[in-house]
Amino acid sequence: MTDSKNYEEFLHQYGLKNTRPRKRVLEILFGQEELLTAEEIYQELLEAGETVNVSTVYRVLELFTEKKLVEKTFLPETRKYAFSLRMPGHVHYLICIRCHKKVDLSGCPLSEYERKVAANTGFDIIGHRLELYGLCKECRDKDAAGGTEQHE
Amino acid sequence: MTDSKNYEEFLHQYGLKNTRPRKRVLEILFGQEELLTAEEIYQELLEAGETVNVSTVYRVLELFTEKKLVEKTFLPETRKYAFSLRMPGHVHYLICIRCHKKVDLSGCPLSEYERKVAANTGFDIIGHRLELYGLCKECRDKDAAGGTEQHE
DNA sequence: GTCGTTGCAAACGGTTTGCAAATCA
DNA sequence: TGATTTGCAAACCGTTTGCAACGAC
Repeated sequence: MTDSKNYEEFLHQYGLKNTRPRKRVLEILFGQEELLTAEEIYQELLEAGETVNVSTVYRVLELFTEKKLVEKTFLPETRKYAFSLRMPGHVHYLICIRCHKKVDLSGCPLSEYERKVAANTGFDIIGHRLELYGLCKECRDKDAAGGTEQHE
Repeated sequence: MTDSKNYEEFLHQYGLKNTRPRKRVLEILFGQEELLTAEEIYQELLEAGETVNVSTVYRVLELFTEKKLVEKTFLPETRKYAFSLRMPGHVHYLICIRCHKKVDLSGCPLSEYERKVAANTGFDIIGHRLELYGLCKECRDKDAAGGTEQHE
């Protein structure tokens, strides 16, 4: 899954031409579990020695988003968009407020709720957005270590 | 609730000085059920004959947000922030994608879900954000009228 | 060869900021 | 009067766009 050929196939499956910037952006998204902003992706490309333009990165990400290949998420704290590969079933996230790690949650408790709300309000519900915020285990442990001066 | 004196009391209760811009912004927020962007609030002020500056509107809204007097919501479609009076219990919204009307939903289906997720992931869940998107009855009716060429 | 894609640089637009003048308590 | 708040204009910054050159197929 990590060699260039597979990214080409991947792009092809989504009806997209194989270009150098697209493969590289895809490569970064595959290698990263967390949300990445356009700027971060651009920086990683530069560090990898790529000569690519910011606007190209934005255009590629926009294209990927349109084709449902990636998901675009707004991060309120920094007022930026972040991107991540869109895997089937990844609809709900748990986001650590400290390290921004994103955890996928399978299963959705809202379908029944949506039905109820639709009935009560007369709305056609066409979608929802659910984010849970919290501290992941690692960050919580660091907190505990620092706060109470436990060993290390 | 509509005369100037009450806005002054309101501001005072939140520990804020009474200034003309603040009272006027508050007045607009009280008179509007829907989400308003900073720009929209600014425009309403101009139309009402106020001589106020955009940056003042932003500063007032930021202050109100800090003091939990209003709630700041990001509208993904237009990439703008919108504001509304923060009333106790208004935690979940139903938002019409067409006219941006906001409907408050009482009751939250997520507490139990949060507990389950916390147990499964090891996160401390400290909050969530839930938005349902859809078409309100009015907009849906307009759609139907336009789309199928019904009377009118 | 043709059309889509990229690089470049400039624009865009919502929001923020520095500073001096005005205003509130 | 002394601390805050406002107006103004300019900056900011993430993102978008027009256009000419480039590259995929």
